[in-house]
Amino acid sequence: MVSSMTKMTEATYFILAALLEAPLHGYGIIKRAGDQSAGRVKLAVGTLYGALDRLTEAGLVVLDREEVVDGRPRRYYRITEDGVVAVRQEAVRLQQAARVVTGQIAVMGA
Amino acid sequence: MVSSMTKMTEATYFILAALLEAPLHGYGIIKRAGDQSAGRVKLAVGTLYGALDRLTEAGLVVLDREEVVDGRPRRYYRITEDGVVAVRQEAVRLQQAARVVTGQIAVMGA
DNA sequence: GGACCATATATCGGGACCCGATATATGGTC
DNA sequence: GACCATATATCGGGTCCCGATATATGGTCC
Repeated sequence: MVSSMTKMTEATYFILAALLEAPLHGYGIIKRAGDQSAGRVKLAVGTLYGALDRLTEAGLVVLDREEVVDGRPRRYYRITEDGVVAVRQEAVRLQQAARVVTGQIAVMGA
Repeated sequence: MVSSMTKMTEATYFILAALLEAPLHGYGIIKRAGDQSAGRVKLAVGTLYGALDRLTEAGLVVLDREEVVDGRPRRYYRITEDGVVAVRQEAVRLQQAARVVTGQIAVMGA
């Protein structure tokens, strides 16, 4: 159980974000990431499956269930509690990074 | 003259952000990036000089001037207009990415 | 019937990039 | 003299992205 990923890549972030609402299978994650980013994020399949393996190993996602639809297998992944925490922390980091350039710093945490 | 970098790395982003106010030399960039991010970003020297070379080649920064202080050379880098545009675009992207998780989507552009 | 595309998973290899280690040099502190 | 901050530069290992490729099904189009 890897507690904290110091650095999260963009692909990893959007994969976790795509899973926040409900478990999805690989192809569904790619499409949802594209939708959520207004088409800006296009996850390559090579990126996705490698990242899913790493996320599973890190305990941020787990294999939810497997289905077979029309002979094609569907493997659904689910985000874990650790994954939710991680993706929210990353969202805060992204927002703070954006503010460095945007100008409204107004740090209130510490 | 590389018009648009589709993808900007975090190190690149903080280097450009550090140069927004005034030209700085390498070591100054490292310190300023650390300050601006409240100590979260620690640029390694190997990262810095490689990134500066790439940014220079891309036309986002230029060598401003060279000074010699106490026998130690100081090489100041300056952000270009293209660099300013690029880092501001990236800030918007980061903010939008953060909002995917934060929840307040409210997309207004298109 | 055949071409093509969307869906769906998986692997491989090239390339980009981060980053610690290492090297070199100066001046101040202990 | 040892050590540290300043300052630049390079090299090599490792991580990760991503296009190409492979395999398989079912629908659309001609």
